[in-house]
Amino acid sequence: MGVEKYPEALEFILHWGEMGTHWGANRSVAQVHALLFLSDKPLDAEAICEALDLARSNVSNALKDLQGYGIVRRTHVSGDRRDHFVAETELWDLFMAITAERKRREIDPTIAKLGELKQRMAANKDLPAHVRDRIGRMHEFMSTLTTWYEQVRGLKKSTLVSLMKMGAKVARFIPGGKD
Amino acid sequence: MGVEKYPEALEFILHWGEMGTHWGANRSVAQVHALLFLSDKPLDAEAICEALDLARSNVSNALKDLQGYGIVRRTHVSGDRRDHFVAETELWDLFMAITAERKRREIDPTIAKLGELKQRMAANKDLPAHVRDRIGRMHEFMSTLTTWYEQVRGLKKSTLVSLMKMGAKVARFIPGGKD
DNA sequence: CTTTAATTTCTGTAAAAACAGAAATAATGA
DNA sequence: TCATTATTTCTGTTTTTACAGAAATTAAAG
Repeated sequence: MGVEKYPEALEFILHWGEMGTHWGANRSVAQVHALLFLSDKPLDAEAICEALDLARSNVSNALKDLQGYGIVRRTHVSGDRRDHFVAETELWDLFMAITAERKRREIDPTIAKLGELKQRMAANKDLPAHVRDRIGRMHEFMSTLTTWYEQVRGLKKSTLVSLMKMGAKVARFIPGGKD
Repeated sequence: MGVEKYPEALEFILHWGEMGTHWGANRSVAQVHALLFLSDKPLDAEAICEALDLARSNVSNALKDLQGYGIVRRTHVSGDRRDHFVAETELWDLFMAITAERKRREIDPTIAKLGELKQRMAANKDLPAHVRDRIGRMHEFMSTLTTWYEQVRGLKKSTLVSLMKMGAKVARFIPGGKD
């Protein structure tokens, strides 16, 4: 029996599906993820179709998407020639994978474009200074943020967890940062 | 003359509009924001319509949206009875306003739902343990993250900037976190 | 190599979102 | 208060995205 038969599990799946549309995925992708996340065993595509009442092709695309995010992976079940799928259940890894992929899709292209515009603006003499300034500062700001992100992301999980637990207390280490 | 006449400014606006669709806004909203961001003077709705070739109603809704995010505000230009609008240009404040609003729209409802499910699952005895576990842990995880966010968000800007500049060096303050 | 099953890609349809224009409301000034 | 102008809300259309079903491809087993 699939987890989707339990009311709370189903409600989780449906909620996840709705929120998914606000998270840059579509309903089907998010529902498939939720189902796999709650399942304690690998599921094949056909089982997912039946559990969620989705077309086979739709599930196929959703699985491809989720694998693109790195939060679902194919696995093999012995004695079964079909592909099976499992979701990342370690929440920290899930979070890291999602942020990394969203940065790649949603931030990196903009930084690249702003860098390009900066180049071209340097040559264009009749461009108002404030336009050059604002685009330039936006580029710097986003670059700084992502540099910080890349650095922090490289820390080991236990360090990050400790930092999180400290919360605002990290400010103690900054001169004049005691608030 | 409006900034949208400069090729680099226009390209910025168009790019911002496209990316906006990946950032939870629609093209019009993001374009209006980009235009105001680059403008050095308040613009009225009609001027925005002409600059971006959008319908008046569309601009009206975009402005409402942007004010909802807290990144655009109405302002008054003396001798003109029309509303005028300006965008937040301080990038740090812009970033903070956007993250706060996205959290409110995209995270808080899910935490609330997970909390509710947790309650109900406690009573439901035939629910598989791993389902209860995973939903429960997801709730904890998201709560922990947002608590951390709320705390750090409360620090003053200068402290946050210092922390950002430190990057991975914050790990120095964590026992055994020197990587 | 051939047959069969599994998976993906393609194409048309359905659903959702964005948008324009019109109508209604609200605000300002005479 | 009335007339005028600005703004928002509503309604229908267009565009985009999601999705189902069919066709094509790929992979496995005999």
